[in-house]
Amino acid sequence: MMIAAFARESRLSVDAVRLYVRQGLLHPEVGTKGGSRPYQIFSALDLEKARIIRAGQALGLSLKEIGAFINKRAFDGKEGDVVIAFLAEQRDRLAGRISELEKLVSYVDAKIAWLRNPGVGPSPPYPH
Amino acid sequence: MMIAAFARESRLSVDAVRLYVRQGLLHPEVGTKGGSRPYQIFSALDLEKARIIRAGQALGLSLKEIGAFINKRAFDGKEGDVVIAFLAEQRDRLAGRISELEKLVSYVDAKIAWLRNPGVGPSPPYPH
DNA sequence: ATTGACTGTGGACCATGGACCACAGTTATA
DNA sequence: TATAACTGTGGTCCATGGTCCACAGTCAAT
Repeated sequence: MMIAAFARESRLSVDAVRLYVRQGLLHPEVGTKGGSRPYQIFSALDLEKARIIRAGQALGLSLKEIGAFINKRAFDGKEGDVVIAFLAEQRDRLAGRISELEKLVSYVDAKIAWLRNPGVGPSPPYPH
Repeated sequence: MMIAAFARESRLSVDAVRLYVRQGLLHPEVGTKGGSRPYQIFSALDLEKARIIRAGQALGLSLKEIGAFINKRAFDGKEGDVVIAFLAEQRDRLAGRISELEKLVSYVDAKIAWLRNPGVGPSPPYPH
């Protein structure tokens, strides 16, 4: 599919897609159409990568980091060990973030409880 | 405490602290020292806010959003209902993020398992 | 053949979240 | 009193992650 369709399906802007291509996060094929400036052809695999990109962003990774992740290419199953180690590391980072967020949720919950039950005890401290 | 001590204790840079003050995330008192450009005096409450700021950033909130959060001021316990609603909303956003991240962890785990057990079945799809 | 939609390239521009710098006033210490 | 260290202000600069625009080539439908 060409860039407009790809952007629509991945819910990215055409400009963003082009940026990702320039940054090496996506590697569309060079199609036959377009003459001197051949059109880029995106695949279903690129759609999956787009999902990864958005997930990574929600996670606070930079495009560079996401590119590193994507280009380790757990997608084709080659060079297993390196990829596995890399993924395991990312997994642990995610798990760490989750526990941070859970602390924050507990904090907000405590704050809410404290507000609902006026003036009982001190304002709950944010977990150090 | 003055800005350098505050920066040290909150593990922020002096520049970052000044930025947060300009953006309205921190509201140090105007001290008596400093003459025509009075020095800012930071409190223990500001230290707590600094922790909130860093948590919010790790979470991907913008300074503006963090400022809105901080300035709803669940900290002093005034205007309960509005604050509670606001906090509850933030709490839900956090919970949503957590579940996103959990999906991502599952995905990575599945990917790892798939890589370890070579070629068994298709590469796990990223959860739509 | 013309028109309109799509494409790539290149560049300008933007907001965010800072770092860094010069300058001048202030303070503390010696 | 001189000096170093700290302070605020105002400004520039930077990377990141885009948007937007003009331009020209290409394609598809009429």
